[in-house]
Amino acid sequence: MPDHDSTALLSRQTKRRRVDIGVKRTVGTASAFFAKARATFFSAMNPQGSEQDVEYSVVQHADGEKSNVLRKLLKRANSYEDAMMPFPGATIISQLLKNNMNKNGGTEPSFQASGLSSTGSEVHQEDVCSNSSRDSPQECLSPFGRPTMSQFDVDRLCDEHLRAKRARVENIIRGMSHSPSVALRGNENEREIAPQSVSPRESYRENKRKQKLPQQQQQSFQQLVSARKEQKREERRQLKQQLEDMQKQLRQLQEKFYQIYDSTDSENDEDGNLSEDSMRSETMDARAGDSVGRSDNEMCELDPGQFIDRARALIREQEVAENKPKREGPKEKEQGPNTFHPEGKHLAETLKQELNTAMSQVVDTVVKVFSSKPSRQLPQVFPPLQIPQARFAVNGENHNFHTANQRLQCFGDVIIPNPLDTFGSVPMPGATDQTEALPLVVRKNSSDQSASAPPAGGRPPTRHHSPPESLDLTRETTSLRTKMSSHHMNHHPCSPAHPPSAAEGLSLSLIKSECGDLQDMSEISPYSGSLSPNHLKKAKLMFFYTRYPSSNMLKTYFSDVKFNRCITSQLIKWFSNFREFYYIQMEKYARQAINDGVTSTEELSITRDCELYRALNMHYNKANDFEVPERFLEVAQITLREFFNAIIAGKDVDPSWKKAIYKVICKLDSEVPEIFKSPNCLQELLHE
DNA sequence: GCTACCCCTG
DNA sequence: CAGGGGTAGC
Repeated sequence: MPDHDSTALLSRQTKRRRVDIGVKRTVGTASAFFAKARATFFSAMNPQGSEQDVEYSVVQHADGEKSNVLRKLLKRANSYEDAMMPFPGATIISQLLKNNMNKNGGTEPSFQASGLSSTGSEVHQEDVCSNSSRDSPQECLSPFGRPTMSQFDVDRLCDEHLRAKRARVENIIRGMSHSPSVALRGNENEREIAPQSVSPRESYRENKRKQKLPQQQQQSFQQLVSARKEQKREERRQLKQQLEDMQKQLRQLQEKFYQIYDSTDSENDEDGNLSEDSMRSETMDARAGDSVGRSDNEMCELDPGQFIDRARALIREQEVAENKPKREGPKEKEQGPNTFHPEGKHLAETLKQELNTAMSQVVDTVVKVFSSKPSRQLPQVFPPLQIPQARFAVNGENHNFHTANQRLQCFGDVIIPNPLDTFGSVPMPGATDQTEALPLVVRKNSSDQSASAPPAGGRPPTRHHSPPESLDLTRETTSLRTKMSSHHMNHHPCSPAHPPSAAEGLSLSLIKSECGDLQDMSEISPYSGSLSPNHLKKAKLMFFYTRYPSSNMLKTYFSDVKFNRCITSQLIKWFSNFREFYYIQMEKYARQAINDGVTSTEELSITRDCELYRALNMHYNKANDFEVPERFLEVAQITLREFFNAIIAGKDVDPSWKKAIYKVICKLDSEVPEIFKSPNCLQELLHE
């Protein structure tokens, strides 16, 4: 029995292990029946494997089904041994014993057969079976079959042989008519509580059988019936006692509940009644479900110890269930504002206060966290506010914009001084501009911001008080833009490996440019690794000698520049742009000559007076402070004639018709004077 | 795949 | 003049 009690509390896996242990432990004490059943079980589970293997597999891998089967067998064996133990759930035990005995067959092999075949009452038997169960005759046996097998009954039956057996059968039948019919009415929980309702037909049959019984059998039958009734009464009494105890507990809890909340209104009474009613019904359900209403299979699953544990667990569940609604009741009532009790109101107020306090704390915490990182968070939260100033400074076009673009002036005036006010009262002049420039500022690192911050962080409007010379900078603006673009090309996209130095370089160039130090770029040069406007000018002058400079040549002639991929690309791009303009002009004048009626290339010549030359000179030598080499005039004339001939020949229909011209022109590059190799070549050249 | 170049747009 | 897309050669 202790084994069974503990087994009910163990987990499934533990059960498996215990099952295995139980197998070995109970082998010695089990009856031959169990040994046989065990062998049968194992052979059924694994017909090919040895017994040891099967046991191992059961322990290690047996699923719930296997363990259940094994457990059933064990329980049956043990319950068979413990069958005579007085026990409140005797009906369950009886049923288990009935099943064991019936399925065991060999225990009392002649029980059924003799009882049915020798009495000549097959008709009655079959009739009963047909009414109680459609299953095998064994199923017709009453759950009370086992208690009838007390020593007294057995002795009597042994003496009276056939008639006694008949009496037992009749007793079983009788018992079935009084006890809940497991086979047919397993789920009718009310049956145990409500008075037994016997159908007229059954009652008639019963009476009919009673009349047929001999007096002796009537006597023994009456004894058995009375014993059965006594047992049933005891069972019912105990269940009733349980119910009363639980109701008592419920009342106590209800009293406590009302004491706490001083409930006086009827609504709460209704709640209490409801919960009590529900509890009562649940109690009944639990009781009926455990003792009566369980299905046959479930009953077979439960051994006596498990049954007790199950009942206790259900009682505990009931207790929990009846406690729950009471504790949750007031909380639910708080949701209805008009149904507050004084204490409920107080509780509600307290809860509200607590919620407010908690919310306040949360808000404070969030604000605290937010304000504790102003340097990091605020710039990211309000990035657009620094866009205008940064954009102007970085692009170097702030002067022009400040004089020409009133909208951007508004940005400088309004937004920059107090960024936080922007979100308050100051209207936004152009939100689109802000969002457009936003990525530029966000991408900048702290050093960039510090570089651009001085004009912005302080008082941007002071730039409208800048010296006049800084406002009108047509030439300087171009130079500055070139310088900026040089920095941009050099540092921003092309030097990701050195962001700090890039930022420093950019900052330095910005400061220099804003100081108006633009006249003497040669003093600023070399720009340690960057291209200056003078570099651009120098490149333009070099174009007069070479249209297709190699990268090595560029490195040679721009020795003051720290070359990298970006510098090289930028220089190449410069010359590409030079050529582009050059060829455009050539094509343009070639077509113009054709339109003017020129028929021969002989008529095409380039002099320093011609329009084409002026255009080219204006583009590459705007200041006209450099004497264009004569060779460039020759090459330009050759190029113009190439275009003229190609267009005359109609080669311009080919999309790549210019490639042939490029091929020719690229061979006409001449040597660039050595003086261009000097970093100060511009000074030397322009001073001449 | 990288590079240079052309072509186009802004 | 810068920048981007497309393309061809290496």
